[in-house]
Amino acid sequence: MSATVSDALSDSAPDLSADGGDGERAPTRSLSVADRIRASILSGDFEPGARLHEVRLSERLGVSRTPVRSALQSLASEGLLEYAPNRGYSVRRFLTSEIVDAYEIRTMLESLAARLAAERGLSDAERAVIEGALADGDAILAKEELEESDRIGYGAVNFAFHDTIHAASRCRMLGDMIRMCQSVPQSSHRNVVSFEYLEVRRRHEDHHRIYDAILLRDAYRAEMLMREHVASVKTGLVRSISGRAPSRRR
Amino acid sequence: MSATVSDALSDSAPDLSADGGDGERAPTRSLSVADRIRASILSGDFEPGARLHEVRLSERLGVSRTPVRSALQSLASEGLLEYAPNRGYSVRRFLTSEIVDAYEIRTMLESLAARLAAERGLSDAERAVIEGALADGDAILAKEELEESDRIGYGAVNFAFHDTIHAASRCRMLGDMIRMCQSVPQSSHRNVVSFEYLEVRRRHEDHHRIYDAILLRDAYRAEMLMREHVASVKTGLVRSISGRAPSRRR
DNA sequence: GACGCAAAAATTGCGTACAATCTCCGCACC
DNA sequence: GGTGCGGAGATTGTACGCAATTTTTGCGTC
Repeated sequence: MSATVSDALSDSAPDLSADGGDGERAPTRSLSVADRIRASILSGDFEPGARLHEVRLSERLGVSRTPVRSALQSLASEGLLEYAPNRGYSVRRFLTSEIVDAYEIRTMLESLAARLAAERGLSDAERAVIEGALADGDAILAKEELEESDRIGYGAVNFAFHDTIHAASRCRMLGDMIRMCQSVPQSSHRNVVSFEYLEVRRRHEDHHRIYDAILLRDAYRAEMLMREHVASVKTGLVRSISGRAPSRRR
Repeated sequence: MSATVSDALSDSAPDLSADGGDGERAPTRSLSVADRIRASILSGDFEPGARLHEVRLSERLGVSRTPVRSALQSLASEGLLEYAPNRGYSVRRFLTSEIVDAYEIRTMLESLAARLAAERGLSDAERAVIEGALADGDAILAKEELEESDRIGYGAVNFAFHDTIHAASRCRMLGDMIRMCQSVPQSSHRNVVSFEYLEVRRRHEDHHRIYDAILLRDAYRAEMLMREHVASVKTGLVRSISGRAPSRRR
């Protein structure tokens, strides 16, 4: 299931020119290549710090160096790669401190998004999406235990909730920046964020309250609730990191 | 004085290959071209919405399309240009609402930077830079009137102060994002920010207090002072915009 | 055996030609 | 007269070859 991504970069000469199965196809090779390399990096196909050679990538992806270079530049500006002139691109290493810092930034940005959403109000469609997400979350949490499918389901609910608030902030730059924070590999273990029942339940209650505050146009409360909401996720992350690896150095 | 930038894009076939005067030279043409196009955009050589043709730019800059394409892609990821597949790049139009929103975001990010700087402490060098900036500001404000040279001087002081705090936050992503907020053309009138004596004096007093809070490691106070500091600049901007042009629409 | 230096190999930067796509204009047709 | 269609021109996307730079390799010397 998750192998499709890796296969793209395997040695089995993938044919990119043919519309490979997926109905959606990127308008240009550069964008398509960027998507595929991004997916490979996020799924951990490359070691952090590994250099990405243009020719090798272009051979594996079955395109020339030009779109590969373009894609690498895009990924570098997204923060996934490092670039050094005349030395090329390498997979960025994320210190755990950088991962935590990204949550710190995201806390500020998401709380601003919530405040702006409260100030500017929600469209009918946005209200519908959020209410749907809240209802779905309620349903998942109705039984008092979470299975694997529930965690995937709640992940989608969580995404819909936050993403809609970003949209409701009516501020493109804000959404872009939050996306950058999220593209930071959330620690080497993917999504360490706890999925314990009580934690998820508490976070879902936060969602309800945040939505209430936004509906009531209570900008200050929406901001503070969202700030605490994201900050608590950060705290959980820090706890789980320092729990497994006592890397308490600076 | 400010013509050097525009000249780079004039018709007088500039020679880029020769090391033209400036001691500093970018390591690659792509980076150098990006700098020159960025400067041209920020100095208003292109209308907002104007399309940037690759061949024309490459002819004017005396390089091939390859580094131009690379530079355009960089500038698009910085948020200065819009990109549409198969349609190229155009100068991004900034609504006044987007300019105000950029200040809103910057308020959150700078206040976070101040908090982190307070939590993590300043290096000796950083303390020296900030104390120098504060002393220089005191000197400029000693006489109770501001001339043109003073405004330029205070601009440098202001930059040094904020930039050092960004560095002291020990968080690269934060600095990058703040830079993005600042690269938004600050309304079509460049730097509308008031330079009235009393306003500058007040802002300089803010700097003193923020530095005190950081020295005392009072993270909460540093954050709140910085938040109010940047927010007040935003307010001044909004006032000056709505003062000249009553564009109170949505 | 360690270090410095030069030549060779590998890799990225850039220029250019060609292909794919979009835009615009003219013309037939409704 | 308005609309849809088709082709020429313009513009961007891609491939490929060569130049410039970096990295590696090998040798000679200390």
